[in-house]
Amino acid sequence: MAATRFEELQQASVRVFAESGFAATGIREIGGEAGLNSATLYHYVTGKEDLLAIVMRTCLDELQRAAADAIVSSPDPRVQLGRIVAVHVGVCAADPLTATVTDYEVRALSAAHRSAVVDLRDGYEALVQRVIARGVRSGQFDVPDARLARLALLEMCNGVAHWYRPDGRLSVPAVQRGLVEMACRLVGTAGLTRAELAGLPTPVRLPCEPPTRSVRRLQEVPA
Amino acid sequence: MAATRFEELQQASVRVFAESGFAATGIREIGGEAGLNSATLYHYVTGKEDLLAIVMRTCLDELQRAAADAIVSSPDPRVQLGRIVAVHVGVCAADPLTATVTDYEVRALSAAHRSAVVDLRDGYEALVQRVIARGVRSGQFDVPDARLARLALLEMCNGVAHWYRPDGRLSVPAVQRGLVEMACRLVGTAGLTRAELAGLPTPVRLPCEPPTRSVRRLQEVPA
Amino acid sequence: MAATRFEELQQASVRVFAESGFAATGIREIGGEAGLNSATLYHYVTGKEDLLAIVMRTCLDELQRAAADAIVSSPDPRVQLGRIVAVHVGVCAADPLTATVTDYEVRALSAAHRSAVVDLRDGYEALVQRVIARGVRSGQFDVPDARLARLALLEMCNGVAHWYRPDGRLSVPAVQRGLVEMACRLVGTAGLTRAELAGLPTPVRLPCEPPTRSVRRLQEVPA
Amino acid sequence: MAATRFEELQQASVRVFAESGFAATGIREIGGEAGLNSATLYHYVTGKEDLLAIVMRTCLDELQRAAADAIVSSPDPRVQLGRIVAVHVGVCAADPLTATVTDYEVRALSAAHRSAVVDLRDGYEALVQRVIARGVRSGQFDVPDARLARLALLEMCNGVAHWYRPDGRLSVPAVQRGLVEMACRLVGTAGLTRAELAGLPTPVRLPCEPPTRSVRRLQEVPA
DNA sequence: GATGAATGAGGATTCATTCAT
DNA sequence: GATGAATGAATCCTCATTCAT
Repeated sequence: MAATRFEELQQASVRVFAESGFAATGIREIGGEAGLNSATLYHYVTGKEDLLAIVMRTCLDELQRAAADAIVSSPDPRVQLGRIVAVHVGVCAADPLTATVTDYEVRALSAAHRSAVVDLRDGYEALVQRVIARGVRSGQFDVPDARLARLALLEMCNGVAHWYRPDGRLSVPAVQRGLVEMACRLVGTAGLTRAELAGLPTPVRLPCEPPTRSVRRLQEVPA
Repeated sequence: MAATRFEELQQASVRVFAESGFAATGIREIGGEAGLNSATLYHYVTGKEDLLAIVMRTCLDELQRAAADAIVSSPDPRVQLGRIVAVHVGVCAADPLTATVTDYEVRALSAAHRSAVVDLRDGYEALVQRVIARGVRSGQFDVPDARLARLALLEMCNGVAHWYRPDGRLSVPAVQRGLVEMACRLVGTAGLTRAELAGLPTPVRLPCEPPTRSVRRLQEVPA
Repeated sequence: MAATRFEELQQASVRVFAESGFAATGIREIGGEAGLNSATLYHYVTGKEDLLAIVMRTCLDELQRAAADAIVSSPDPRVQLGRIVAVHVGVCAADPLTATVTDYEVRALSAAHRSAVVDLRDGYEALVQRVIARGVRSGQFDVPDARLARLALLEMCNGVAHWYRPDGRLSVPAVQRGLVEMACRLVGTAGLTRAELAGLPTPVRLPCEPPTRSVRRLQEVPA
Repeated sequence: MAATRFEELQQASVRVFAESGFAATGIREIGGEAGLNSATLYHYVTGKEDLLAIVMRTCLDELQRAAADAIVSSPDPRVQLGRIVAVHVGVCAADPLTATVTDYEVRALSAAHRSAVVDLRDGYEALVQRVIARGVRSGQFDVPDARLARLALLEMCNGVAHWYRPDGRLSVPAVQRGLVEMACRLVGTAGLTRAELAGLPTPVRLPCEPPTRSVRRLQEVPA
């Protein structure tokens, strides 16, 4: 339950990368956030970029894995799309900082790491595209342009990571339900019933996602 | 018609900021892209951040101005929302690099510049929020959660800047129409007629938006 | 006559490399020795290794060029060997620090630079080997083992750089004459007459060789 | 017969120091070469420099001891010089890596260690100088300059360490005989007879000298 | 306007060494 | 004996910025 040193380091890096961006973040800030001397950091990781690559891989792997899992229960494109959206939003809401970093920092990766990450992301996008295409072919979906729909839909889902805060007004399930509904409207199909969404696992907090810092911390008394 | 030296500089900076991010971009790269020595650059601008601030101000001013203009012709929330989306998408599609930089690099600004930019952005978002609220009150819109709808809607619109390329498959008006339709579905209202969208000016290419580098360039014959 | 900034930098680097070795010398020490901020150094040179490569190239080029020049006047292996030794010793005595660095620091070069330098050095050694072989074939030289003779001879010549100091007991020509005589003895042939050594240019001080710092400096009064 | 752990460590350090130089070699590389964790190394030695000092002391002690032993059998300067050369070459050929490190890395030592090493080396050189001087005085030697002769002679002998490889073309005794002959020529005296060289012990491989890595290793069968 | 030269501050990373286990 | 973790100091190098020309 307690995070290992290595996980704490990942969480620290996600925190600072999400706040300031990869390029603007110094190795010393990462270390500081993790309570580690900047040199010690190199015992756990080969360099700054390694940290970023680990985080992005973790996030994209989870997204792909969870999405694949979510669509085995039904072949219906409407149900599949809704469940994919729920999963995607779940990851973005349960791991908003990780997802933000994953979304923003692809360009910071060196060629070698980048291509691996881009492949993962492209694979996921292709999956969504295929589901939409099947919905269109079956007549269940009604969209002006299938590609445009996919782009809009994914931006909407990714966007969750940019504004969702775990200690905010809405719970993760509430956001998931809201976005599933809107996604269905986007492609001109009926929203999912509670039963159709059933069985989706609660979105996991990834090991690299820093725990929400309780606001009360600020009220604690210093020495 | 030809861009001034100062505009070329802004365009160069937008190009490199969009590609590599503000923090990862050196002053020399900006200069190089603009055909200027890095020292010369300081004749036009007070520093690297100044360049960023100018770009962001230009973009947000245009967005707010154009959105305000777009809604004077009709008090109907449905029409207003559709026209705002058309304007927003227009800016993102006509100036994708500028809009991307504006969206991504707020955190790169120093406190002084940042608050000005954040105020502009918040003002715009509040405008959208009010239109949605009025549509809900009037019964024209049907949304599960008004704030959630605004967040999703704006992410969808902003997202256009991330993927739209002027030399791509879709024209700017096509993307505008597509997103207006999807936005209306999102808030559960009917799409706009051609007449209701009429009178919107063609989105301008901002002076800081670099011209699309024609692919034909590659085929031009060297000496 | 005055050394350019770039030459001063080379001289500074030769001075410190000769004293402490390439790996043990910091970029700041080089800069300090040249009266330059360590960052300024990068206006003249791409990096620390570049400085070393320039020095080594200069030295080996000069050695090869001067040796080739020295042997065109006579086809006699005895005369050729004597003149090569004179040239080699001349370079080592006129540029002792440069020659020392060139001799010691091959291993500090990266693969790319190293192979170029090794090729130059091997070419020179092959030239010497051929002259010896011709002397043996003609019966003028009498050596137990031709390769062994070359190795011993070249070590003896290179060694001059290790101990010769321009402000020492012996003049450059005196050292040249002494080593030519010993080299001839080594290969069992008669020493060269003054006429046979005539026409050799005075060894040049290479642009990278730092001028001898007058010993009197040490006696100057500090504050 | 098997080397102790401590000796293996010395050998490892000699191997890497000879290859990359003291300053360019990390403590971890030494450890790696010896199969030891870098921290474990500190159980055997007080630090990196200690390792270097031990090696140099070992080498210079052996050289001085063996040279002193070699000249007790005859007071004749010609015989003494020849036997000293044989001993010196023997050390350089039997322990080429150790001798190379000893020759190159004096400058890497801190003041305390350095003066001890320099004293040893100076003592040895003075011994050689005295023998030459006696040969000159007795009329057996004929040299243009006694100091120059010593310098050339010692460079030639030290040089053996730079090029001799135990698995090469020549045996240690062959190199010894060759260099003794050349040394005698250098000082203008007759070479030594077999009898005059008799009684010299076979040069020892010092405990710090790494064994030649058998080429056969490459042919060993993997699993 | 334009630029080559210059620099202090800071970048990521490696270093030899220590120490608790 | 042995080692993983830890660190302060130092490494080379790049940065945005200034200024004399």
